Amino acid sequence: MRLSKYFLPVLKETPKEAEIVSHRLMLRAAMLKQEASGLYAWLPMGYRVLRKVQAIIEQEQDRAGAIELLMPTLQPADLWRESGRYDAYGKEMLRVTDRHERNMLYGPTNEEMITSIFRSNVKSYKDLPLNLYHIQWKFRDEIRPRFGTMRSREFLMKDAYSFDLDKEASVKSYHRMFVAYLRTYYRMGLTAIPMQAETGPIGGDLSHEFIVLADTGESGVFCDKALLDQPIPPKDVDYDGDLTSYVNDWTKMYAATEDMIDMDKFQAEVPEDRRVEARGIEVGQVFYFGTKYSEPMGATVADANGQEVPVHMGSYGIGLTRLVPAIIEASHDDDGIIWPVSVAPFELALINLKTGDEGCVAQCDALYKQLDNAGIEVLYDDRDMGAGGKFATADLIGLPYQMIVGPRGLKNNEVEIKNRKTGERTNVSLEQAVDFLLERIVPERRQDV
RNA sequence: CGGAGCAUAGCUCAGCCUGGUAGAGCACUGGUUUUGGGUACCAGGGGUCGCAAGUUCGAAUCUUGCUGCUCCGACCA
Repeated sequence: MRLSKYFLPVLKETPKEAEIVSHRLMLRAAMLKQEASGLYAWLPMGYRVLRKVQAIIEQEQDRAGAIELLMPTLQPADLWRESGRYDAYGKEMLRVTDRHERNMLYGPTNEEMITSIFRSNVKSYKDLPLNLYHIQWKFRDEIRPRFGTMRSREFLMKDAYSFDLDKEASVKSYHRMFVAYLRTYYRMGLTAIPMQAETGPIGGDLSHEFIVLADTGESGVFCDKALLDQPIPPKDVDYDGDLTSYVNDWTKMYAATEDMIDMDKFQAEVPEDRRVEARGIEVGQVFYFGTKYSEPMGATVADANGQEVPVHMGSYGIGLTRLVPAIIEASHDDDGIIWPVSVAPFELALINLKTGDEGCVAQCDALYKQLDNAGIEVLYDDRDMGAGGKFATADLIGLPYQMIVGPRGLKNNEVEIKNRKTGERTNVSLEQAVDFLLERIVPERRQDV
């Protein structure tokens, strides 16, 4: 993509509404525009990141055996009356009336609807286990939205729902999602720690929150330092097999948020030098809630004896529009964002330092073509402006690598390649430049881990 | 929802106290500069001062109401 033809209205100064660093950087890097409190337009740069995050989630969900579908944003109130949540949910639920005076709502979540889809189509235990998920916009009319898309009213969420014959099978489904989540966050360059969670209004008795450690996190967390170095289940993990050992490895050590912390237990179980007290951002939550919805809503299957039994369910959420700022909170510096390659809007900034120089332009154009052919996602800064502004833009938007091309280097047949994260600069010959980048970028995509 | 604050150009802000023809920097347009970490200069365009009433000869400025946004608290993916 040529920057001169792209839409990237970066801001030199920080809009005053933005408080935390991810919100400031998302506005400055032209990822977002606020339309109202808690409502945001995703500008091209931000949308590219959102879609990359979505693609990783879909890949890992699919691998774990979940099947993607898409449910509507608006739902009929009657469905929610069946579960009793139409009245139980407070003003957080946005209620609307259609032209026929029917009560509708903008979905804050989809347990009821998925249950209705399940019950009208699945009748036999032979069709279980089943895990259906979708990635759809939700709305919760928060009293106080804040921190940009970290806590917005409209948000994009992946929610998966598992259906099983009994609790034992449902726990296996829970484990599949648990493992898929570990892999999902890892692929985005994050370390997310599962912590025992309250089950909240959704209900149930088995639940974990996945927390990303970040200085600017919204809640305090306590955990065993050893969790930070736990190995991630590999790409070829057998989702049909027993995943208990992976889950145990990740849950046997103490980890809790400030709402759930038992200080005495924390101090008893974790040696002093391994105690981590930090801030964290919740980026996902998994629940087992049994027959809470299947029973009142009549989602039953025939078991092996021909008896109608309510199915055991779990739900598994990941907030995509929260994950994007969470990644920024975990990865930035004073100059801007530092994207992990796997979610970067582009992998490389190709910077032409001298747009007035014919030789330099020709060389940049040629490199752009070569890089594109090599499958590297390039944002080519071909704008007619000073070098300082280009460097500042590249650092701000945080593409993982920069290829800096100017007459000075070209005299020696060289370009400079800068690693955004480490700041390391390397002069590389024109002939080797593409290979140099491929060697670094390809493994960092984390597509084969 | 309780408490606090803000609203003037695309962005950051000054002007308001003490009413008198609306400003700066950045951004934008045209030109000079060809600049390796937001280069310098010249010339321009752009705002019914959030909305509505009131006070006044006269309101960005004073008064009242409304709306929007932000922060702290309670709540939350």
